[in-house]
Amino acid sequence: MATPEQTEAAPAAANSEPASHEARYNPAEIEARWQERWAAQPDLYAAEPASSARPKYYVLEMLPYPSGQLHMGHVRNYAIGDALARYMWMQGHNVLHPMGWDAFGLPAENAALKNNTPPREWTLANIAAMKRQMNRIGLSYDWRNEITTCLPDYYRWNQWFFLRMFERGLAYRRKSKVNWCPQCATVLANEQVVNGCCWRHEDTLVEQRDLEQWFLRITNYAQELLDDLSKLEGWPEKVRTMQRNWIGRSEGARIDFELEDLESIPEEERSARRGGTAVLPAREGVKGGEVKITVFTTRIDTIYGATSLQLAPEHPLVKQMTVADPALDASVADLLEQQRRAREAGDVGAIQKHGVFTGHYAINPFNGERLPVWVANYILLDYGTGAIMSVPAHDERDYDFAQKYGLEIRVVILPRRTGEPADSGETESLLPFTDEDSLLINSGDFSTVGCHEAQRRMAAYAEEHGFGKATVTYRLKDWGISRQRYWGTPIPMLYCESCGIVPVPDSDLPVLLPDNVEITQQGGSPLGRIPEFVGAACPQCGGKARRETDTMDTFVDSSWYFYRYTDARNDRAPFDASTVAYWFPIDQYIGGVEHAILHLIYSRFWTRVMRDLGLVRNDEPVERLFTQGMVIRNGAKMSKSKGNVVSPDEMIARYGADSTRMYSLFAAPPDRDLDWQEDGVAGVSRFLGRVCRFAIKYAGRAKNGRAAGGDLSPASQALLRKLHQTIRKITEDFAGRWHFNTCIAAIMELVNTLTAAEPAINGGEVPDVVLTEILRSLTLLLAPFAPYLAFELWEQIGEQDNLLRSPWPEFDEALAREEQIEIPVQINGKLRSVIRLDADADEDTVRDAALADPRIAALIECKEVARIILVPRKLINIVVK
RNA sequence: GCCCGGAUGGCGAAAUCGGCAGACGCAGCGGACUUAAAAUCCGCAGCCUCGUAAGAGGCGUGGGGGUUCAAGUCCCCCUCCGGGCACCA
Repeated sequence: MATPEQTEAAPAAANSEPASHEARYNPAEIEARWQERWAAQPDLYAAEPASSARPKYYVLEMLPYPSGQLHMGHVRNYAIGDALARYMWMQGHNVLHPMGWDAFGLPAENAALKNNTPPREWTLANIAAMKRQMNRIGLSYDWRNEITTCLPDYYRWNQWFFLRMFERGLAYRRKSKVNWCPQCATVLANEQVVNGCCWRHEDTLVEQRDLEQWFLRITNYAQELLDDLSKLEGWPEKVRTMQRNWIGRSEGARIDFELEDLESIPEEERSARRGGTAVLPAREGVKGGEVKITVFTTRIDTIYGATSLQLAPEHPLVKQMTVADPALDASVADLLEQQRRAREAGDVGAIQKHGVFTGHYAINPFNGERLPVWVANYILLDYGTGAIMSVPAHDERDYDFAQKYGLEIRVVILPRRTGEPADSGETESLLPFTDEDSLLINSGDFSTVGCHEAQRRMAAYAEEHGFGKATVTYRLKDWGISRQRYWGTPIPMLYCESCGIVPVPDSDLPVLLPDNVEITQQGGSPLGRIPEFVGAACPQCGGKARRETDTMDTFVDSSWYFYRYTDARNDRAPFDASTVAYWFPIDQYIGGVEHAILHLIYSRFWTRVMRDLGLVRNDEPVERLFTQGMVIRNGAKMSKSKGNVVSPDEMIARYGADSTRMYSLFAAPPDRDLDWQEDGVAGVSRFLGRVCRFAIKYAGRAKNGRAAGGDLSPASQALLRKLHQTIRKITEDFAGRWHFNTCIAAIMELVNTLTAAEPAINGGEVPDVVLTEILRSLTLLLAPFAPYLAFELWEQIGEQDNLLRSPWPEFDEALAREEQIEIPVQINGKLRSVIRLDADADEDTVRDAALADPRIAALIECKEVARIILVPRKLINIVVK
């Protein structure tokens, strides 16, 4: 059971006798003392200037939203980053390890509504509380460069960047369909829509609205963002794949289909035109009209198999058609209504395909055939051209649709087999057949050509004849950043009655976010209700102008914050270019995988914009990215609704910060999900207690300084061997796979070895110089994981220097080597005995020893030895018949 | 549907290059210390069978097959769990 008294009662006992070797490990007392001392040294974790002789290392954890409470996911994230930062300092690097606050955003407005606290006040109070928690955990942040994105000295640079983008045409305004979350009462970017719902309100369906919005032209960089993914070798493959899919490049072609000129259709054909299920043959005299439908396809090679065109319901041409045709108008309205209802029912994935024939036909430019034009709900307006050619035989979706409405299905490609196309009857069972390793049939001059070659030749043919072109399309859309909210960066734009859209001049920055805003639940931008804010003079003509009242998406703040960390108090520029050039790119970025596309793709975009503005030299912001696993409990992610939340404060009060953070590293490898078990924290705490008691017990003998050499007793050799094996293991892990769980296990093994050797240590078999090396190294090894205890022991064993700047112990390969090793002996692959030999024994010696082993000898007696497999230093396997 | 992870004792996990499966820790059991408890320390501990015992043998890394002297690890098929994408033409 919980024993809160333990932490209160214990300090007194420890204070009375702090150095007693029987003293109980008392984290509350040790940690309180060191916190006070660290607080008195504001430069303790300060990065050195670019002139530093040490090589630079920039380690960064994703900045938190200041909700007011750290959760275990934060603790884990920061424990990983902090261990690395401390290790890198000890490895002699100049480490930049900053922290800040992603402080704009909707929760502050919600809190304002609920508690009647102004967003600014609420946010700053939360920041103070969380900063206190971070310091309590003992994280090594350089607070001199702290940033708070909701303060003008930060967000003015958002505005400054926005103006630079506007000047270059990278920021633009247009009316468009946008995602609208009714809960947030604001617009969302595509990246913030999850399964048709809001990313913050999983049960709230996103609506489509037409609004004037500011966009950033991220699509200008689509190809570069895609190409450079292959260079990000320090990123998890998973994240790169997610970004690749998000950018969604596809190669294909645009083709124009002319709508048939109704005037030119001969009288006798009119009756055959109902239904729209059949393709009408090419016919002399039928002409294309003025109106064209442009489709995008990746499979131009199947164009002879097209049997209809399909338009998105929101396609502009559909509107033109419905104006003249009330019956069609009703059908399309019905289509949209069905769509809306299906989404409301929540089953977005299971929406059925529906469509309506428009009564029009369009001419296939390759063969003059006339294809019925339909409207279908499975066509997306904002991908490609919002229109497709439907090839039921060779596309799954078109096949479903054609089956449902009885449209023609025409086979125009067949598997490549003996070189000759197979019989078409045999292929029908394969439909829809989409394999591109195939040959064309029934495709005019292109018949018998392979698909890939046909794609090239047909696109070239289309371009030659002026009705099409090879094209690349991306799924990535421009980034809509306007939000109809109060708590964000004001967009620095003005609307002048005579000059139109006018940017705020740099000299007028920042456009301050006013404080006196009443937060209400009514829609529209809150800033629009403050006349003093809205009213302004036009900087160009001096006339009356109106301020933009939308604010920026908060992902703008986090797209470049890590640059500001290098020079956060700069009031003339977002940062100093040469300082950034020194620190960038970030050597190691650590955070949750949930930001794989949103934050991390925006950041890559922003860095390229800054590069093109001449502000930075790096193409990528982040060299290596690490995504840690979630903290779960009882098989589910910690959340209030599941009632399985463990508060860091409670853990720290009960077991101390060292135990809490060390457990978060010990319970699982950092990239895997971690199952929180409180008993495990208690176990780590017990272990730290053993370390503490052991070190303090022998601290007196460790004050004799350092020395080495001389003949070592077997006991000393054994202890040093274990020590150097541990140093090797942990050093290699920091450089490689970061399995801190096994690093901590290795330290536990070392301590187990040490306590088991106490009789030898006390019996004079281990000289003080050896004991000194052991205690020093043990403390250094512990420092990245349990800094409070490490600082305490460092002082107890008489060291004067700053532990964080003391060199990481070097491992000595000769000391780490085992002199004797155990070799398992197998017979037919089954373990039968183990022999002990000198580590450098040659093969014959090993073989002879194995065969001479009494157990082995007995087992192979009367049997024929067929083969002996000997793996040096590993194993010997005797194969008998 | 497609793409990634993952599945190992009662539990969290380890085994880094195909070579002693279960390191380290939790929970458990036995013992020491104590008037007693807490704390601490020592020992046992994958499962099954045989044996009073020391010990011996068998089975065992989600399931089935394969490669190999040897497979948690490699190959093929399947099940379950977690995550991402999902009418992207």
